[in-house]
Amino acid sequence: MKLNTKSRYAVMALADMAVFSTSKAVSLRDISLRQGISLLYLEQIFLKLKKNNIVKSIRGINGGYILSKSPKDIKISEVLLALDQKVKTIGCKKDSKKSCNGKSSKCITHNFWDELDLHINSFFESKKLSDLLKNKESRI
Amino acid sequence: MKLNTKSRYAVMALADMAVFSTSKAVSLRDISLRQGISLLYLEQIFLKLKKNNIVKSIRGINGGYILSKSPKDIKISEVLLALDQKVKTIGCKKDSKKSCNGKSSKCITHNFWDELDLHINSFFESKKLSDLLKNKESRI
DNA sequence: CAAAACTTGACTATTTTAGTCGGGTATATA
DNA sequence: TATATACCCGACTAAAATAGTCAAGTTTTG
Ligand code: FES
Ligand code: FES
Repeated sequence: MKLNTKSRYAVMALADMAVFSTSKAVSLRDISLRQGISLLYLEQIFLKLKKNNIVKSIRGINGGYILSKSPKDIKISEVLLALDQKVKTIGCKKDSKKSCNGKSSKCITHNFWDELDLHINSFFESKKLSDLLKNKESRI
Repeated sequence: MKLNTKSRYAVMALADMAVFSTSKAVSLRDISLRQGISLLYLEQIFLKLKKNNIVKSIRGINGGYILSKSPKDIKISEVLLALDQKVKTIGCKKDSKKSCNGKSSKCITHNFWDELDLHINSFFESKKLSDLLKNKESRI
């Protein structure tokens, strides 16, 4: 029951950007150094973030990435979606008629996992990148 | 972001038992047939459920397993715990001083994952085996 | 005693994960 | 205009986790 490292690093890198600079481009090299994430891995991650319009890139010397939107408008769910990190605790294919064990009707636990997925997804929907920045004290 | 099949099958098998018989022993063979789960795999799963006192075994012919408690007293969190399925979306070791990226202090996202873990675990804490049995209609 | 059913540890093929590598392209600035 | 910096992108791979299987039992009832 884990998120993959790509998703975790994506969130971490975006949080780093939000803390460090919302206006100037931030280079992956800097993020890599500050957060201790492999530069090569970050490149892979940011490619997806860019495709999903969460960041914009600026090429060339002094280039880097900037957030496409304000941190308070970036939902964590968007970020996870960009990394293909689906929350799918359910065993069966969502659309298919087949159940998770090959039978023809939905299994006895199907609705439960569905409910769980909803519960988790609503958490990610409700959280914004900006929520990560305010620390303990700001949470009432 | 998935549970492993062992956990899913464990919940499914227990739900099957709860539906089918709360008094008489249910053989794994029957569960296997009804739910379409490999018998050999079920054996492995029930060993753990037994060790964690969620089911009791009755050996010999006509033997099988019975639930140790009433379905409304079996929390899903117990079941997952029995299968070593921890909800740990966090990257670092919970107790260690090291952060997920090898730095000495907690990373910028640590509290967020912590909150997520709590959110998911409280779901599993709140749900009982009996909750799986009542279908759609019973949920207001 | 024989068959049904639980007990247990070890073993393995497959899949997923967590990256790395190589070879680009664009652009600011000296 | 050379060059260094930084993004771009697909392909590749070692290692770990997963999902099961297998073998060889033991216990109990009919
Ligand atoms: S989880 Fe959908 S049929 Fe079992
Ligand atoms: S998740 Fe705990 S330090 Fe990063």
